[in-house]
Amino acid sequence: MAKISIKKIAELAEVSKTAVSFVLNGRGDEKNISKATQDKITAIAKENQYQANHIARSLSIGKSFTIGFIVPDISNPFYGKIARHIEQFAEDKGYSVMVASTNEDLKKEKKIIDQFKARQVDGIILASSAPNLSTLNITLNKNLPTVLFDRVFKDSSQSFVDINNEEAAMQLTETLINKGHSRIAFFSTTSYLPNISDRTRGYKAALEKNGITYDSKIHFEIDFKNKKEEIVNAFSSIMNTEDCPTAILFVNNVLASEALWCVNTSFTPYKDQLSFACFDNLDLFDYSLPKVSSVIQPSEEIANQSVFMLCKQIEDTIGKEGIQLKTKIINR
Amino acid sequence: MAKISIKKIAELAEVSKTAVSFVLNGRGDEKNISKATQDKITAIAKENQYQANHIARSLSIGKSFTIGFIVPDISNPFYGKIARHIEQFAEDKGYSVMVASTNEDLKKEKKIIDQFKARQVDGIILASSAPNLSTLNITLNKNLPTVLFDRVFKDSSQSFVDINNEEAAMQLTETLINKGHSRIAFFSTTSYLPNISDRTRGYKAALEKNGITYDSKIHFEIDFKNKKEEIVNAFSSIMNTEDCPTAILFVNNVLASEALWCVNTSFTPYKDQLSFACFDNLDLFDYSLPKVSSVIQPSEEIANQSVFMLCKQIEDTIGKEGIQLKTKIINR
DNA sequence: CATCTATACTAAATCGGTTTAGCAAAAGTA
DNA sequence: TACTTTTGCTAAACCGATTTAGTATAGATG
Repeated sequence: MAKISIKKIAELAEVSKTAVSFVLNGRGDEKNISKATQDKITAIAKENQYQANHIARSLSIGKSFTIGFIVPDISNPFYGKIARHIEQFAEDKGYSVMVASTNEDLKKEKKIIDQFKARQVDGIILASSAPNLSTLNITLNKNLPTVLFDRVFKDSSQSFVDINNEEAAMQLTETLINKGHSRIAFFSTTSYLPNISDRTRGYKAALEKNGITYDSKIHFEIDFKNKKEEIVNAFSSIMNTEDCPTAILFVNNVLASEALWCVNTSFTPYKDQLSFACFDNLDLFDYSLPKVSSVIQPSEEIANQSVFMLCKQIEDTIGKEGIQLKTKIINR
Repeated sequence: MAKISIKKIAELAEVSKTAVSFVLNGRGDEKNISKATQDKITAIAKENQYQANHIARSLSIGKSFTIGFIVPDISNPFYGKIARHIEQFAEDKGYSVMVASTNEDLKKEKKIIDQFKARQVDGIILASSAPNLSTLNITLNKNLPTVLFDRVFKDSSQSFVDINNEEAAMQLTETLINKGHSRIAFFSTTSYLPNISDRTRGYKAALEKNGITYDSKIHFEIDFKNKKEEIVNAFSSIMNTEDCPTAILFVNNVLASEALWCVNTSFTPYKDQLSFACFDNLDLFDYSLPKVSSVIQPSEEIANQSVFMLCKQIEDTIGKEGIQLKTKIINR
C-alpha cells in the first residue's frame, strides 16, 4: 500500500540503492550486477508494486519529460484536435502534456509560460496571442525550447509549424469569386496576429488578381472581446446597403460560427443569399446555412511536426527550424 | 540567464539557504528575519529573475499541485469545454492539469492512470471507459484521489459528478413523442457504460409511460470501433421497412453526428423525414438537418464541482461525495 | 547580576531518485 | 607467483527545494 521507494527495496534486498537503481533501469547487466541479485531486486519490486517517483527522477536528471501545450482556447475543436494528436505523439516519445488556454490574453499567456517553466516543462508548443514579434519575445522564455504553430512569426528565432496563410486565403477567396461573387466582405480581427495579416494580404491579392477593388467599407475588424455585438453591427451596416455583399470571408472559425448564429437568428432573410468562407474547419459547416467553405489545416501533421521539432530541440539542442504544411480547401 | 537556485542566492546574500527559503515564501517576518536581510534576499532574487523549481518543491513537500484530466477524447467538444473550465478552476487553486485521451480503451486508461500516478499527480478527474464497477476498481489506483464524471458508478467508493441520465433520457424521448413520433429507434453502444444503461432505461421508461411498446428490432447497439459501417447497416435495415421509424434517439453526440453525416450523404431522402435527439450538445445541431434536439450538460458546473471535490479530497482527505447536476434539454 | 525571552539566524536532514568514483574479490594472464 | 582485468558491488555527492531543531547574541525582567 504505502508507496515503496528504491531505498526500501535496497533494505529489503540487502543491497545498495545504487544496485537497485541500476537494475530497475535495466542497466543491471551493463553494470555487472549478478543474475541472482537482479532477480532478487526485481522480485521485491514487483511484489511491492514499485513505481518510480517520476518527480524525484526529474529533479535528479534535470528533465521532466513534460511538455506544455498552450492555445487560446482548448475547447475550440481546431485546437482540440491538435491537442489530441500532440498528446499521442508526445506519449510515444515518453512525454506527458500539460495544457492551458490563454483566452487570447497575452498577460495570461505569459503567466502560463512562466508557470510551466517553473514546473520545469522541457518545452512548449504554443499558439501565441502576441500581436508582434517584440511582444512575443518578451512573452517567451528564452532558453525554453519552443515550437510556434497557428500564429507564427517566421522571423522569430523560434521553430515553427505553419501553413501558407496568404496563399490559402487567396485560394479561399477565389472559390468565392469562382462562384460568381464579386462583392466579398471580409471579417478579420482587431488584434493583428501574423496569420491574420497574411490572410488579409491573401484576400486582397485575390481581389486584385480578379480585378475587384478592395473596399475598406466591407472590411470589418472585430474586437474579440465584443464579437457578438460587433458582428451584429457589421451586419446591420452592410445588409441594407445598395451594394450589399453576396459573400463573406472570415478570418477564423470563431467569427464564422458567430456570424452563422447571427444570420440564423437575426438576419434570417440573408441565410440563402450569402456565401461564407473561413479558416479552420468546423464540423457544423457541413450542415449550416449558409454553408461555409473552409481551409482545413492538417491537424495530425501539425501535431506530429510540432512534437518532432520540439523533441529535437530538447534532445539535441538543435537551432531554429520551420516548416510549412499543405492545407486543403473544402468547397461547400 | 542560467537558472538560479536558492543555494546561489544564499551564497550571494551571504546567508543560509534556510533564510532564503523563508523569505521567498513570505515567511520572513514570521521567522524573524530582519528587514535588511529580507530586502537583500528579495533584491537578489528579483535581480536574477529567480523562479522556484516546482519539481524540487514537489519532491520536498510531497505534493505536485498537478491534477490529471482523463477522458475518451479531448477533441470531442463536450470534453473540450469541460477541460477548458477544469483548467481555469484548477489554476485558481494553484493546480496545473495534465490531459490524456483514452480512446475508449481500458488498457490505455489504466496505463495513463499509472503514468499520472508515477508523475505524482495529486488526483485525477476521470470519464472512465470501464464497463462495470469491478473493472473500474482494477483500473483505478487506490489511494489516488479521484472524481468520476460523465461515466459514473454511483456505488463505487469514488466521488462523482453526475447528471440524472435516466430522467434526462426520458425527457428527451418525450420531446420526440410530443412531436408526434411513436416509432422511435434507439442507437446505443455495445459497451455498456453506466450512463448508457441509465439512458437506455430512460428511453424505455418514456416509451412505456406513453403506451409505446419497446421494439428491440429498432434498438441498435453500435460497436464504436466500427461505428461508420454499423450505422450504415442499421440505416439500411430500418429505412426500407414497413414501420420505418420517424425519429431516432442517440445515446451520445458521436453516434448522432456520425448518423447525421450518414443521412446527409447516403440516405438523403430521409433528411426531412426524421427527427433526431441525443445526449451532449454540439454546435452543429443548430444547423443540421435533421435538426437534433439534445441534452446539454452544464460543463462549467461539472468542471467546478469536479475540481472542488477533488481538492477537498486532496487537502482534507475527505471521503466519497456525489452530486447530481441539472441538465437542460434543447428542443430543436 | 543572573536569568529569561525575543531576535536573527543556520546546520543538517529529508524527499526519492541518478551517477561518479572506487573498492574488494575472483578470474585471467605473463 | 605477481600483476592485470573483470566481476560485483557500494559510498557518497547531487538535483533544489522544505523544515526541524537548534545556536548565539541582544534586550528585558526580577
